[in-house]
Amino acid sequence: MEACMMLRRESELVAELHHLLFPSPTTTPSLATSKLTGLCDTITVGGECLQLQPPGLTTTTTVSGGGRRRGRKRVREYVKLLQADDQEVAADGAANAKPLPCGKTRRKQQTTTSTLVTRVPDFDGYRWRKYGQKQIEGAKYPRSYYRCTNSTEQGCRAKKTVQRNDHDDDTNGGGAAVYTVAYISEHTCKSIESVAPVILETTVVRTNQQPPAVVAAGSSCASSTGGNAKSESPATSSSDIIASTWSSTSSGDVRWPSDQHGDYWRHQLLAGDEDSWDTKYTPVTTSANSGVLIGEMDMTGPIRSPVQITADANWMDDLLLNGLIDDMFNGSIVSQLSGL
DNA sequence: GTAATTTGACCCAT
DNA sequence: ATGGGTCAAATTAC
Repeated sequence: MEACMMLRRESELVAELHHLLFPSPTTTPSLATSKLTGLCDTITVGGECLQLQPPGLTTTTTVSGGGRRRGRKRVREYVKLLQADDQEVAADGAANAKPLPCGKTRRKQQTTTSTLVTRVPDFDGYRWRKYGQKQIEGAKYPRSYYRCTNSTEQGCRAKKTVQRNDHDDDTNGGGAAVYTVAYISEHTCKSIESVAPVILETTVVRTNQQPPAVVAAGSSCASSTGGNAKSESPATSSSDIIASTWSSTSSGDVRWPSDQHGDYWRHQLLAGDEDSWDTKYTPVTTSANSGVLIGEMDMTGPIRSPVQITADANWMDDLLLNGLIDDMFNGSIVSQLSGL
């Protein structure tokens, strides 16, 4: 009975993670708030900071109201690329305005920024092209900038930044790096391939060693000044981790980051009741990594998503409908794949 | 040959 | 002046 409840809890979390990473265009702030309860510390919508308790996973979704300020050159490029947004972008350029406090005065051209902390920074199912890397002041490791590979062909606006956290788990003996991934804007592209992935492992760790990270309203609101990467700082300071590893249902179509194998972690349910559930990372091996556990992902290579999925990414719903999630959590799929 | 990555320079906001 | 984000030529990988 308890195990059943825990499995259901994890299914809910996976679904919520999916909603977080691939929000539907029709998602309303109120819906997002309700869907993410228990996942996020805070949600900033239109400049208002909502505190959610208790914090489960360190995932902060920010819907900024002001849009990102751009220079005249960038504005012109966007007029070309994003004809649908020409009026809003032109307004941006014409305004050339000073920053708006908490995005309270500008509401057009909303950008959605989702930040999560993960051990597997490339599990989101999209292909990304790296276009820059920057050493951030105070950060131990450089931040990498990626845009969707469909940005040129289809004008997809999705971007993400990946930065290895300073406080990685070296002290825990695991040696697994932890990355902060900030997703900026939503995908407007349509992925060519649509292979539904099978989730090998989905692990959620909630550490109890420190009180729930309370993100100051001021710092969260600051992200609304433009939805820039600075908004990820609250999540970076947390110890909560989301880690997921994806694979594909069709053998041979699995795309791992070049020269990398990713991390595999077998989830173990440790707690009894639904409110105090917890999981534990345990390294596992699969056919994908030939029995060699790579403790740390090489971030110098290209970031590619393990699988190609459609932009609307309804595969999770399919998985839920087909009961594959339960199989996944029972380890049957992992066992099957491991035996291949 | 094509695609992706690297990396110094540049732009812009603060 | 400084820091973050992006560009684009050069380089590398497939």
